[in-house]
Amino acid sequence: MSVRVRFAPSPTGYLHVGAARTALFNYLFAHHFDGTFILRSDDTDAERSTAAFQTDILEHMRWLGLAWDEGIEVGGPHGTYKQSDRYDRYREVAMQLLQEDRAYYSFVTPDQLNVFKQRARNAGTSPAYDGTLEPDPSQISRSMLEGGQATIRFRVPRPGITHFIDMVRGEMVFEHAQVDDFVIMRSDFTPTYHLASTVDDVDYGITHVIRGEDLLSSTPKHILLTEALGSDRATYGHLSLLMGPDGKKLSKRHGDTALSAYREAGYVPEAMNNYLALLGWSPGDDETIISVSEMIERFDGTSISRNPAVFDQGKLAWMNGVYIREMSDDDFIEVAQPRVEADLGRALTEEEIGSFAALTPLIKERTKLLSEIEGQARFAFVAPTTYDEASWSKVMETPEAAIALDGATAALESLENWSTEAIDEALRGVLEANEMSARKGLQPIRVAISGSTVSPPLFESIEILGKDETLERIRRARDLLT
RNA sequence: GGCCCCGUCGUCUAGCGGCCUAGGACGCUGCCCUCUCAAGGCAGUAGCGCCGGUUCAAAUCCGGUCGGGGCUACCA
Repeated sequence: MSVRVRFAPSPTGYLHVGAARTALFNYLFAHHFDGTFILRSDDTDAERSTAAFQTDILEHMRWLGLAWDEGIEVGGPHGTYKQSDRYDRYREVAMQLLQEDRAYYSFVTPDQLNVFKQRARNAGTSPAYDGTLEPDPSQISRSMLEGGQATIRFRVPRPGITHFIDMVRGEMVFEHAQVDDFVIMRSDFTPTYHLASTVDDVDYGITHVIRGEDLLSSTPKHILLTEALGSDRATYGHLSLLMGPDGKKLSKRHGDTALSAYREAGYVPEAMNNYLALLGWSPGDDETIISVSEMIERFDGTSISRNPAVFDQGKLAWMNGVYIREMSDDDFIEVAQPRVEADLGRALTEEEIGSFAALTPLIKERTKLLSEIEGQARFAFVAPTTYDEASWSKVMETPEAAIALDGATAALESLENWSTEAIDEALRGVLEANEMSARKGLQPIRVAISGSTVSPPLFESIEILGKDETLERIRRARDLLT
């Protein structure tokens, strides 16, 4: 039987890093076994589901490159892959379960349930609802059923035990005394997650359910339902949760969790996938940088870590830098140029495009986040109007500043061959003549042309800027010296 | 409270009874390289939560304990 896995986010929020990791693992697992990766929308929560979140999820799945073989928008043999389009099916299943007495109309009120649970808590026993608060079936009147207050609950067999082998955790045993008679249909006759998700997994022929650990305790419910439907259970695998630096479940208050935020901050999808893959999975050797295709080759569902992982932005950033440095210059320019143009508020001219190409290798290796590019490149297209304050006071308010600037002007003015090598030689000549260290003598020039003590390499930068512009910038800075 | 999961450097992890004086990566520190910043090279830093048990031998197996997390909705 071929592998069929699904990623089934509910559109009640944007795609976040934890969900993205779950999606990735499903994707890798499917591809490793030449199976099918399905994207489904578990949108049974009408209150909180929005089209905007749905769009965000699809957009960022695509951004990551996690293409799905079946599912939302791409279609397949099972309709739209949106649960909100399948309410008839869930109702049909619910009615069938009712008929078979595997489910029952429940009249317990939230208040009653609270009392029930609190009492169990006080008594130190299981708080799972076992149906004991329901009226005798003979006393259920038509008006009660039509009052719109009844939910439908699954009748969990008691006593009983559900036992399964979790892909990542091994043998799991749940006593039914710990499992609620859970609601499968709300009082408004809409299905709950447990029902819809399980029915879909059955109907879609899902073989492996790989999801977050938060659903681990719900698994007995899903297995019980599946078997009540007369179907074979899937294999389940529960991934540990992602944590914030404080060890708590990762959430907004830890900073960015939305994929969109990472995308906007200048992370590349390759780095995101690589980092996410290593959060809870190990390729087996000491490999750290690993491509998606290598992951597919090695990801067989084993070697998944059971312990929760802290999401470390620092390491992600490092990895992002690795991927950016590995980009070809052309690829880099493709993503970088639009950023630079947006920063400038105009398109680059032919000549400037040439300058930027020359600058590319210099800034590429200095970029961790794509969003840093424009700041690094700006000096090449617009002269500094202000100078970084700390930089200025550090190198311009020194006795060497004027000497260095004047020396540079003289040396560069007479320079015929405007090349990095020639500029290097000319400027070093100035240093020598004035017995200045490169550190002292070159920094004022750097600040004059870039506005800061931190910039791409000086000689290359000067070559790219051109003679006139360079001399002009040095002169302007020189005029500001007291 | 009940049930469940988890526990190796600060972080992600390798480790599946002897190969471990515990390996790699990020971070951090120092040095080298060097026109700044990066990148790179080298070196260093730091860990098996604790207590018992099994065994000739335990990070690895067992029990307990402590700590962290999840679930406990007509959310998913």
